[in-house]
Amino acid sequence: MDTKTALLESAERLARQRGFDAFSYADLSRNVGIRKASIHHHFPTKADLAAELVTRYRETFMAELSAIEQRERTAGQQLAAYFDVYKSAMRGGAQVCLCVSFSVSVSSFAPLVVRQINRFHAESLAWLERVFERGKAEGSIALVGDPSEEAQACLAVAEGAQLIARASGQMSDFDGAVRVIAQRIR
Amino acid sequence: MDTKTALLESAERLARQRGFDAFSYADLSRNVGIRKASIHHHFPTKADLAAELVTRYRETFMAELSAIEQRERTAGQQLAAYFDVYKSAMRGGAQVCLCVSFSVSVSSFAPLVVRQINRFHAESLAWLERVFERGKAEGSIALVGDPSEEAQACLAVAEGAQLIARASGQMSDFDGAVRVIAQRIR
DNA sequence: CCATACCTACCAAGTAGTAGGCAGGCAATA
DNA sequence: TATTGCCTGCCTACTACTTGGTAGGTATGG
Repeated sequence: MDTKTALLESAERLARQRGFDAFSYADLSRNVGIRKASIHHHFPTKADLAAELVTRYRETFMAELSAIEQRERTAGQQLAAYFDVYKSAMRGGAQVCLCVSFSVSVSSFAPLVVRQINRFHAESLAWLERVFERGKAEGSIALVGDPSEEAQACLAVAEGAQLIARASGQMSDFDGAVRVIAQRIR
Repeated sequence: MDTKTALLESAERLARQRGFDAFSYADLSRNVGIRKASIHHHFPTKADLAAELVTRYRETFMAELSAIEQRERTAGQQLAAYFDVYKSAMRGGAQVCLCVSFSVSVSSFAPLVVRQINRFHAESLAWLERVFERGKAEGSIALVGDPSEEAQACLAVAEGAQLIARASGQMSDFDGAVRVIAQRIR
């Protein structure tokens, strides 16, 4: 892996574990094994790092959702896979979604970063809305009301469930919060 | 208001706006109008401040839920009031629940603080479970499945909805995420 | 030859926290 | 009543350390 990617990976893990304000270039330096000053060669300011982090995260995440859409047959299975993405990304309750972490400290970010977070939410909602629409049509998700509203609730549940599981460190809390929706998959 | 309370109020607002790691004793000093060093007289370390903050927050919040339980007649109206507490506490999308903010950076807190956060979640769940149980019995909330699972989903929705609304700065996003549940109130 | 990627050695500003002093209130005591 | 002494709450002045960031140099490979 090239150094820049290694820095991004390390920064993403730290941001998702502790929050963006709670890690420093010194931490990255230790993790990646280059001097602190050298990091500025790849990311001149920490704001630059934040921007690249959130953009990369959104792109990767949306690529995963696209892959799910092609891989899984029914909308119900797609929804189950959506929850699984978050679940495995949480590493057993040790971290949360980058956008969850960034949302809290949104006021310390540049507009560009905030826009990426909102775009993440918007694209997630659009994907989920499609899923609920198909799930309703084909019957692979039970009790579907308005797909748009279902999508909004589902995104909120997924993000909130992460917070609760992060606090307790127990993935069973994530499962518990998601169950009411997951049970509707046929 | 006495100085200690003023410090707690200011710290709570800053923590909920930016996160606990993103404000300093210097910020409190400016807001409250005493010297930075004097803050250590009230809170020897920032960890002490975190502990008092989260304890006070949990107690205040639970007192509000008790008040709702006594004030509102039906379980449905109690649930509506629950969402309203969060809504008005968000100050138009400028901040989130303290425990939402703290959950992200849980790894930088002492066990005592983490325990308070989990207790907040546990007590919220217990309260919500009672509400869904009564709502099911009296018919003031429609389509109630297992009250415990409903409660877990509802807490997750409330917390997740805050994150999304915080990122966009629009309270309509909170309303949108909560709607699927709120619509079930009869 | 020159760009890339790294280095050492800094810097100014900000971080939590400490040491020690001082003013005023309050309460026990002479 | 006057005096003593302690406690609370704040102050100035400081420390040790970390923060993001800069300046300028060097090695290496196309």
